[in-house]
Amino acid sequence: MERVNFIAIEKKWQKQKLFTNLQNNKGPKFYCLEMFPYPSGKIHMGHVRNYTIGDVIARYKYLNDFNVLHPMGWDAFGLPAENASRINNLHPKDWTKKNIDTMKRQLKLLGLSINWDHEISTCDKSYYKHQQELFIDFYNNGLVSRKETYVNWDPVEKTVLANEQVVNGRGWRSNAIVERKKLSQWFFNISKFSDKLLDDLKLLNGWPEKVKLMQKNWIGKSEGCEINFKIKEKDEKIKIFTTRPDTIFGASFLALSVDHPLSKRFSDNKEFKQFVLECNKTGTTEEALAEAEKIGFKSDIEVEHPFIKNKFLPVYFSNFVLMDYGNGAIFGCPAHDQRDFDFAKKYNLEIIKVITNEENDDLKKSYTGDGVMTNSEFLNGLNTNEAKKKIIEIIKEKNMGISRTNFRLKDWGISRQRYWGCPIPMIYLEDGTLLPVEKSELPIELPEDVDLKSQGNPLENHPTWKYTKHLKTGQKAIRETDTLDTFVDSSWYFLRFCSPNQKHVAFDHEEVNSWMPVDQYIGGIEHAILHLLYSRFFTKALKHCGKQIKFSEPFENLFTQGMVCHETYKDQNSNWLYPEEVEKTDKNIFIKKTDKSPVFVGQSESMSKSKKNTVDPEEMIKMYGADSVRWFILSDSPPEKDIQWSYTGIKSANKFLQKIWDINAKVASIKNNDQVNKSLEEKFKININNFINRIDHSIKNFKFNVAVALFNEVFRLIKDNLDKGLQKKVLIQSTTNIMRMMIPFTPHIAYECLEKLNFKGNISWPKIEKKIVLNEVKIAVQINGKTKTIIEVKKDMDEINVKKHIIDNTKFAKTIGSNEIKKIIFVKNRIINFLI
RNA sequence: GGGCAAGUGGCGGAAUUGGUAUACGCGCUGGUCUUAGAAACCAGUGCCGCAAGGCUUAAGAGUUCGAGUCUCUUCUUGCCCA
Repeated sequence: MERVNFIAIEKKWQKQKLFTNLQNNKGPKFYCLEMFPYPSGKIHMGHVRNYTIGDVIARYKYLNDFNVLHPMGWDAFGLPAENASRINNLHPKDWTKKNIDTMKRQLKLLGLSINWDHEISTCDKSYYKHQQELFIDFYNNGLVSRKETYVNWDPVEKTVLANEQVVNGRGWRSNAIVERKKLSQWFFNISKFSDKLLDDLKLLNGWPEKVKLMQKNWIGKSEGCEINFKIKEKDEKIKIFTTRPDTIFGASFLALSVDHPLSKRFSDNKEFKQFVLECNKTGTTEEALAEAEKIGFKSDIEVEHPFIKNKFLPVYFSNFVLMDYGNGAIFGCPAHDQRDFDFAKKYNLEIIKVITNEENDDLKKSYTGDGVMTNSEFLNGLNTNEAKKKIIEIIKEKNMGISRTNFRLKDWGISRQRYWGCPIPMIYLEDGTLLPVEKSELPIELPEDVDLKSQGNPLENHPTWKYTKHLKTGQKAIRETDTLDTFVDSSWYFLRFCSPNQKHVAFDHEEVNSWMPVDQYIGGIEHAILHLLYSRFFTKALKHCGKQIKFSEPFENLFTQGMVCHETYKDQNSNWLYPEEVEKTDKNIFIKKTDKSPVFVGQSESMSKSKKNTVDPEEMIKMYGADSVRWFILSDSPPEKDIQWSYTGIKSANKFLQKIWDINAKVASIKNNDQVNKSLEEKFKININNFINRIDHSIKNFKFNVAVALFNEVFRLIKDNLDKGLQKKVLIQSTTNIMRMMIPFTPHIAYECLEKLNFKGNISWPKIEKKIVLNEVKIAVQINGKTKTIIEVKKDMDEINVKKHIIDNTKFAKTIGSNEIKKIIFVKNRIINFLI
């Protein structure tokens, strides 16, 4: 038996055009896109899974005569490059370039059908030049603003942290307690599109419901109203926003954000100042706000209750109301909101129940559900929804406020005080005027000589970079030293892929309109909200700026794949160990290879460098070949679920490929048969046809693990029929058909096998014929719905004949005994059910 | 606390959508070949039972001739939002 030389076969086929370009310029277009990687060093198994799934789709479509665009690029800006540069003394640019080279080489080893002519890298000035242009377009069209907001401030690093860089309220690197700090930041006005982003989710029929729901919750549309509360004995009003106007009769206080305009009155108050400092210690995330203790500062202001004469409510400043939600002011109804309840308990405020229900008779916590109104004068007896409608009507009628929609979605903060990102193309003149740079000056390039070792913003600290002149007037000016959030880079890369070498514009309209939208987008569920929402926003924003694009959603179909998991190992000193540092004894106990000490086996978790539970794809390719790795990663679990890396699994994948190689060789060298077994041959042909049908169906539905199981079965069928007297041409044709279907999964060995079978002509997908029912079918015989036996009868036999056939079956007659048959339920070619 | 998923052998998981539950793979057991091991190949493998047979899709009820699949209740796990 010949051992397959996987490496040689893979090398040979990776030189072919089929491994770098699936564009045939004839059939209907198909844009297959996987989320592009961050060049962190080497590829990991998560990449292998993502890109293998994409490759199956791309090749499947290509073999079905589609004109397939399957590009790849690099999400190459970002903080890790700066961190690595500090450790290795390597410039972020060089570090990134090195990683890209490595990962590109590794991706090629996998035999992916990527068209590298379309490669882009977001850190190339040829890419970010256009991004700066788009920024200016957005700016000129009112989609960019500069606002003061709170940021997570690391007092040790003296820098702004992203939410995910705050771990348990501390800076991820410095471990210092993160503070809230007000800074002027750049924003994209994504909230202008809140309604559109919500409504257009309806268009996304090819997206998982789960992802759409997550986006819907994130946008968080809530209907409510504004109510004006008159300040006691003054002609001033405080405007609040609420989604629960129905609970107005349960109001017992007003809570204002410390940034509310009214706070200025207390700017000289020492206690208030102390209180503001206290509030700023709380982080800015919703979670942090929810978990923080609710604290308040009681002002000397009181307001009139709008519907109850001579009732006055105290006004507090508090830490759980934010200026950017509603109007930075709410009314508190402790009986029906948990935060208000906590607050009322702490400050001994009135708790008035206005919705009846059994659960909160004792008022131990708030009740936030629906119910029937009580203690609410003219609202009494109405249910929550009716009460809401009625109170809003009355508020409008009496000019006390207006109905209003509020969104949870906030504008997108895009400023980063970092070096390794796209510079924001804005300048400040000496008189403070803010201007975009002239497009002719683009790109605004990053300086190469930069000090990354000091604290603070590297561009700000650069001795000369920020000093410039206004092109038109020659006035002195200072550059913006913030760079763009890397999510901006990934919000339009799929457009750039359509015309990656365009020098003058970000993208060629014709190319973009012919390839977009992406027909199949594939990536991790972790991007369900931000990246996908930002990309959707960009598409709409570009249209808003007058770009001639004909689609309003970028991704027609979305598939989110699961993670690759592996057990975790720790030694006696609680240090993480790599799988290759661990071995299993004959007694199935895990020990450390070096000193044979015991190893603690932890849960299987998503592969991550920090827990060392990783497997290096390149090592696996070297040992088993790329096809084996691809085959395993597709085989064990459905692609949307997590998969366990398994060493026995990869071995069995390798064994399977060796097996089909042997079967293929036998088919190729088979001698023609004089005595043909016609009936067996007919049955074989029908079976093969049905496998082709089912495999095609599985691939279409992303059930690659099922397709793998079917391939296992169908090759066994071929093997079992090698010496049964079938015609050579039938065996060759069947094997050829099945082998063509292997191409998307294991392209190298599949093409090699086809070559060995002397398969010439256009390699395309086999024709899908309807499933054919064999001449002999197995039907289940049931008594009272329980299956008793299975019989084989001629196809399409009718009820009477099936019954007759069964009566001849002694075993059955015995089972049925002397009971009377009351009724027979018969489904042709499937079941017969006797009711006795 | 709210919302959404999902619970099938020792394990990963199938079930063409209400019609033969446990496909396929791993593991395990036995065998062949080897001085031995590894590899490879062959056979067996849901549970109880010597067998006939009975029981099984988290638990319980319901609809149906027939339920892993549909409905309700409960429990458990995961994800998202708080």
